[in-house]
Amino acid sequence: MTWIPWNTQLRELAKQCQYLQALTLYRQMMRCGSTPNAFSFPFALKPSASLHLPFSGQQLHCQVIKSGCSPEPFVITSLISMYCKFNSLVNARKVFDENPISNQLTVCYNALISGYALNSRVSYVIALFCRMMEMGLPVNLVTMLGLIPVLSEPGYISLRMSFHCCCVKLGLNLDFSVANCILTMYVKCGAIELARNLFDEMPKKGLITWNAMISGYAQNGLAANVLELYKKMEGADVGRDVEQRIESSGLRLNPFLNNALINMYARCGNLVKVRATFDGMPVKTLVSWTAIIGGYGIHGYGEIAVELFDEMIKSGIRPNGAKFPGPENYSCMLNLLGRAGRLNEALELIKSMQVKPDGAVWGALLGACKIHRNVEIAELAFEQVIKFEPMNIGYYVLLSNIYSEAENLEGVLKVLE
DNA sequence: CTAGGGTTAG
Repeated sequence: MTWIPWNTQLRELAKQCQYLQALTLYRQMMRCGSTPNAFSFPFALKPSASLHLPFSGQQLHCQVIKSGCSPEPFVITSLISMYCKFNSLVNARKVFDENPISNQLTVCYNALISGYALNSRVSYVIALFCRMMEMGLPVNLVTMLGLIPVLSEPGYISLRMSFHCCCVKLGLNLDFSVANCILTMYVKCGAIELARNLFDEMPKKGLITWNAMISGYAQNGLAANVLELYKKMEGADVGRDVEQRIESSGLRLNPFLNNALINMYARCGNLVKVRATFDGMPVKTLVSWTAIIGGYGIHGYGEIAVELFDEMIKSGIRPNGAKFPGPENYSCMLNLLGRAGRLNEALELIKSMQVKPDGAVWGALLGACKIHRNVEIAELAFEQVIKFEPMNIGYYVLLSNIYSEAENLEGVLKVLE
C-alpha cells in the first residue's frame, strides 16, 4: 500500500486539530508495514499540535535521530520552527547546524531568523541574513517578515544602516514584496528620503507601496508631499491597464490611507477635513474611530468626542481590541468620559485595556471622580495611582477632598494617616 | 500530499 492515502488522512485530522486520532492512525500505519516519511509527521512538530500529543516535539525529534537517516528538509524546517516557537533557540540552532542542507535552504533561514528576531537576538539575525545572501539564496517576503520585528525597533539605527549596506553591496535583487517591506521599514524609522528613493526606483507600485509612502509623509506632517503623491497617483490612473486603475481607485477608499489622513488632519486641526474623510469611508475601523475621537478631543470638542464614542459603541466596535494604541490614548478617552460624568464606563474601559494602565490613566479617573463626587470609584482609582506615584501628595489631597465633600470624616482621617 | 507566514493606518 502506498503512503499517500495515509498521509492525506493524517493531514486532514491534523487540520481539524484531532491530534490524538492522528497519532492512533500514525501507529496503525506503522503496524501495517507502511514506512512513515517526511510528509507523515511534520504536523506533529507544530507547537499547537505538540501541546495535545502525549509526547513532546523533542521526543519526536529524538525518534527522528534514532531512525538513523538524515531528516528531509520539511522535517528540519518544522523542527527549527517548533523550537523557535517554544523559545528554545539553542535547540533550533542545533538542528540547523547538524543538518548541512539547512545552509542551502531559504525556508530554514527564515524559520531561524524569525525565531531570533522575536527574541531580539539582533547580532544573530544580521549574521544569518548576511550568510544567506553570501550563499546566494533568494530573500523573499517571509524572510522580510521575520526581520521586521528587529529592523523596525527604534533603537537599531546602526543595524538598519548595516542592513542597507548589506543589500546594496550584494546587489540584492528586490522583488516586489521585499521592496514593499524595506520601504515600510524606512517609513517606520523616519528615513523618509531613503523611502522616497526606493519608491521612485520601484518599477511596479501596488496598494501597499502607495499607501506606505503617502502615510509616511502624513506621519511626518509633510502635507505638501502627500498632495503631490496623490496627484501622481491620479496621473498613474490614466492610460494604464485596468488592474492598476482598480488598485488606485481602491486606494481612495483604503482604510489604511484614510486613517493616516484623518490623523494628519486632526493634528493640524482641520476638523472639517477630518469629518469629511471619516464620513467618506465605507468601512470604519477601530483606528478610524480612535483617530476622529482623538481629533475632536484634543481640539476642545469633548462633547462631540463623547457622542462619537457612543456612536462607535452602537456600531458594534469596542475599544478593547488588541491593537488599540498605548496608554496615552486611553487617558485622552478617559478624560473625555470622566468629564462627561460617565465614570463606570471609564472604569470599564480601563479594565478592558490590553496595555498595562499607567499612573496617568488612574490619575485621570481620580480627577473625574472629584468633579462628579464619586467616592467608591475614587477609592479604587486612588489605590492604583499611588502604586505608580506613592510620593505624590496631590493624590492624597484629592482623595481627602472627595471624602470631605461627601462628608465622610472617617475617610478624611484615613487619608491623613 | 509540501516546511518558513501574511507587510501598510494608531
